[in-house]
Amino acid sequence: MLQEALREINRGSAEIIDNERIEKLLKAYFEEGKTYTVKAGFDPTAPDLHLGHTVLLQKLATFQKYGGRVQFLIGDFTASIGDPTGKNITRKILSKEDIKKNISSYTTQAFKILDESKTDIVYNNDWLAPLGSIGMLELASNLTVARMLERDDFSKRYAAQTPIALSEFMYPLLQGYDSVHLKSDIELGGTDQKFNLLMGRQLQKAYDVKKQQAVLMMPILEGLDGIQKMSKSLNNYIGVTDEPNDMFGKVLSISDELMWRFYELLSTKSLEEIAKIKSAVEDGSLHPKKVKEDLAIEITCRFHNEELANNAKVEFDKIHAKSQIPTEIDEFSCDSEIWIAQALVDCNIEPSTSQARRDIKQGAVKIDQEKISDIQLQLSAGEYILQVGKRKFAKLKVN
RNA sequence: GGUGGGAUAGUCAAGUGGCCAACGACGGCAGACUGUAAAUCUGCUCCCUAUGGGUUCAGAGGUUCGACUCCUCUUCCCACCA
Repeated sequence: MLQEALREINRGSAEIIDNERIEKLLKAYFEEGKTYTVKAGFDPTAPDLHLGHTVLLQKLATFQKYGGRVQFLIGDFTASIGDPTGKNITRKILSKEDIKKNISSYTTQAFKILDESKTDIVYNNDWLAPLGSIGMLELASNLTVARMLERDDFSKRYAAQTPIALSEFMYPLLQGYDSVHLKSDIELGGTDQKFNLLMGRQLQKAYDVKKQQAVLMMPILEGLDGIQKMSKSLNNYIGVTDEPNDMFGKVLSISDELMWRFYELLSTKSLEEIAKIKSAVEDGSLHPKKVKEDLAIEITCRFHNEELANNAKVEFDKIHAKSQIPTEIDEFSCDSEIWIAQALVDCNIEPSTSQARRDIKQGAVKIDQEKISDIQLQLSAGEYILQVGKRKFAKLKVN
């Protein structure tokens, strides 16, 4: 039982620091029913969770299964100083209401995975704000500049001559102090967080908390391209609030190679099961497309439901395998005869008439499933299904 | 505070008076192909009813028939020195 739990906790993890402590905590749970705390921090600036975030959430849920109480930390204080990523972007300070709104959408998304009854939502503004400037300076005395510059992303940015704000140096300290205040037993984070996570251990020691948190790091999930990390700004993400059809399609679009990574980090199938599937694909008895479809359905199911997931599959086949039009299309109407390029822009499937012209020339535009080539075409009264490429559709009614 | 270097399209990055709507790379879009929105190959990639017109190279002025390119000031970034 204990071994099984430990194996499940280890699954997919990139690195664990102080594994013995985790074993001890679990043993105490299995033998005496003792619970412990698992901390993970979230930034309230990005309200849309994607699958990259859920890797961590799923790991937290695993701990909840085995006696862990999750400290779901909202970094509302740290967000207000956060890390300004390069360039001259002045960071906008989030208003209280914005943060609140973000958080509530955040948590409703997170509780699709986490057990709400075993989760404490905490805000670091509650203890960081009262810290004051003296407390802040005291905190800062725990770290030298040299050590800070050792940190990979700082040294890289320094070398690349991108600016680093002084306040960014405070970020790991504050995050570490959160662990001091919360007396966390374990902290979870991505591998990119290593420095900050270790800071928690160091500060817990410095502030004499009597324990040092164990650290479990999850790998960063690759995005749809399979190379860069999944992130919203790179637009290679699958959002947990994505429409079922999109979600299904996006999963199906990943490479066969990446699919196994997704299985390991996102599927709830056991490792044995996955190994079995993998060997079946290798010996040719199972088609990779089928395996990917199953994954797409599992994931779509998790964030929507079975019916919607199955519909998404049917819909996908309809559009791509049989190249038919989707069941639901956005409808638009206009009052008089309209030029085709303008119509495409008005229906939001082309960004400009210039782009529309180019696409028409390339044979990418279809009306009622028929390719068109006349740039000057006028649409007279009637109903049309407009299509650009394989994925952009609109229905237009001309009166 | 001083000295020097820099700011070019979504990103990186060429371009040192007309050949510049601006090389190239990445990204993005499309076409062909495919089990796929993958991979690969090909084309496109500022806007405008367009063999033409308009607006761009941090910002404001100036020199010039003509400026991304030269001059002045401003803003921001980087390095070295203090």
